[in-house]
Amino acid sequence: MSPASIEWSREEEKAFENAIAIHWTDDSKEQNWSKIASMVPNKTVEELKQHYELLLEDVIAIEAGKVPVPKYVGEEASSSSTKDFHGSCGGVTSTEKRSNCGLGSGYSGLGQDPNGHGGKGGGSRAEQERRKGIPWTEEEHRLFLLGLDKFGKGDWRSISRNFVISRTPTQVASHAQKYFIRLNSMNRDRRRSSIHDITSINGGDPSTQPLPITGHQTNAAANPTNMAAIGPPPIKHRIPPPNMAGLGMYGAPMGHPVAAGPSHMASAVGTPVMLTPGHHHPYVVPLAYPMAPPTMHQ
DNA sequence: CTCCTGTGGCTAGCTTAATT
DNA sequence: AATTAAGCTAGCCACAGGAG
Repeated sequence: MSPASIEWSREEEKAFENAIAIHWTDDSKEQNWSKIASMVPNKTVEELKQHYELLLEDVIAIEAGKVPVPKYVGEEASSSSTKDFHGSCGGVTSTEKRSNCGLGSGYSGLGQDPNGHGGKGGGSRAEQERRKGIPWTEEEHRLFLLGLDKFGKGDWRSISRNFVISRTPTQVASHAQKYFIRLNSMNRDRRRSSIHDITSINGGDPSTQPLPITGHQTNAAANPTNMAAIGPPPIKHRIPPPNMAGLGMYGAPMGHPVAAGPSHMASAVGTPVMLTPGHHHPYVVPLAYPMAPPTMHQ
């Protein structure tokens, strides 16, 4: 991203997102920025504004297609070349590694029988891969969040068509299902990292925000299939991320509906809010990122 | 004491059936 | 037809226990 983002810790990002969720209004006034700043330790109003601008740029870049999107087609993703379109697996969280580096490309080469009910004669290699599924990348997840913001919960078809074009509506719906389940269980202890921990398109900048994940790898070195786990530093696993208890990092207690946020900024995530039909306010805004202009990919 | 292996928990992604 | 809910399979990881 940009140099400024490096100075932001994960905690600060979350605090910022929470503050935005609470204090942001359509016409962001100076007093609102002051309130937001009061909730983000070690950050000035100017820094917050600057950070906001950076986020805005990110979203615009994504919307404009500057962020590469995988070219594999839906579930037929043809094995090896499908993942790692970010180009590098270094310096990312283990979750991302699993998504983009480890499993993504690894699936095609395992040569196992993933069917479970098919046996060896069950199907072709391609079919096995199809059944196996392609892990969602962070980029896809962020696009999903963008689409969720724009179309709201339920319109998986539009999200699939306009945002996560590499996934079918069914896949998007399935992903969303797991996503919300995860959000609703955020207050539990013993959480392992997941791609679903990313609740905003900026929240997972791998270069600046290593997730407090399990990175420990007792078996990784010995297990060829665990190559992806070798990378990250051995952070003790099952350490609950900060701000997780009860309230969580999402600005509101899980399961508590939150009114749809301002049109441009986040209110909360993980607390689905039912919108009136035809209302395209972000029902659940994936945390603090600005609403992108209505540009479509296709 | 160190290393290796087995086991259980957790998560991701998918399919299918049920529902709207 | 689209969405949701339930269930299944597979992979990753940490931990416990045994072998050296």
